[in-house]
Amino acid sequence: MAASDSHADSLDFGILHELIGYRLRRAQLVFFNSFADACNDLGISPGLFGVLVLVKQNPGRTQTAIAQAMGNDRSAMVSAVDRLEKKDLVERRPSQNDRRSYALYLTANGEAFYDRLVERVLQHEHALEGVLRPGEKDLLIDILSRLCAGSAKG
Amino acid sequence: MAASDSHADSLDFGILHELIGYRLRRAQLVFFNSFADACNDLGISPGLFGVLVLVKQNPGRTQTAIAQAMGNDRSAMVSAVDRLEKKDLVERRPSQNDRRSYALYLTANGEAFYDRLVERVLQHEHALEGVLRPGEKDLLIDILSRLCAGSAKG
DNA sequence: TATTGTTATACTCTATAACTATA
DNA sequence: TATAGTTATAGAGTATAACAATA
Repeated sequence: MAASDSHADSLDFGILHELIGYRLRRAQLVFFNSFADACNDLGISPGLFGVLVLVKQNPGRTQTAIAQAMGNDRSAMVSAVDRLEKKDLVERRPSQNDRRSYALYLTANGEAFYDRLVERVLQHEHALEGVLRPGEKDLLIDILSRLCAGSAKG
Repeated sequence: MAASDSHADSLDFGILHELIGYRLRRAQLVFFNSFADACNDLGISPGLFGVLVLVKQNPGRTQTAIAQAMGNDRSAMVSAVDRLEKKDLVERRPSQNDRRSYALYLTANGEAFYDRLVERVLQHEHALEGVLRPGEKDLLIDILSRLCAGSAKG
């Protein structure tokens, strides 16, 4: 390759590198791809993992409640729960009070799977924490949570 | 609403709230939606903004070079540049050395538009920085850039 | 042989609107 | 009337594979 190749050297990112939005996007993409590498064989995406955790921690809630907690539309929950049901991880039980809705629970298989999955996710998380200095993780999470809370979304 | 409504109280997020990956995803979503609110009338998404900045800072580069800098496949650049060309912001000029490729430049209109756009984006950025304490922005960007650099992607 | 731009294609994620059965 | 789950649909965003022109 000659030095005159227009794609050989790195580009000037200008303002991009000083924008939180851009840095967030890149970092989130890194985490997303890394999560996929870590959990693809289990068939679990970050979104499905979120559903599993919320159902595990809040058994008996409706699809709509889970969707709201995740910040998604309830229509997006249908295929998510479908997939988790097909994998025998989550179960739709008829709600007792309200015959319109389902109560979501982990299956017995889902409970066991959950432990293995969390272990895998924590491994993945720790691997990426390697570049952080002591105390920076808590600070990072604190900052990110403030950025989320600061949005006038409701 | 009765206190027994299963969707009335907030859910337990368990491990999610301590996972950098989850916090990144939520924060990035907040920024994305906020960016859209700020720039929708200009017809510019975060992705298109990235292309504009890179072309502005690196005039004459090829689509492939821009795509690589953004971490995207070059096929994704086609419709992006198409849209920017339709808006008279970016121009494909035949490359002098290599007749396979185009050299990308901002149009005269694109240059003027760019200044207005950057002003808007900085406004949006400053609004979201409101929840940060002095020095936290630089630290946040430093941490995020380390998280990106730490990924074995190449 | 390898690369650029392109097209076709597909897959994920997500949102909206409308339907049904309930409430 | 309003709500829960569902369906159909559509729009981004992104990726792969293959092609023509060119290197």
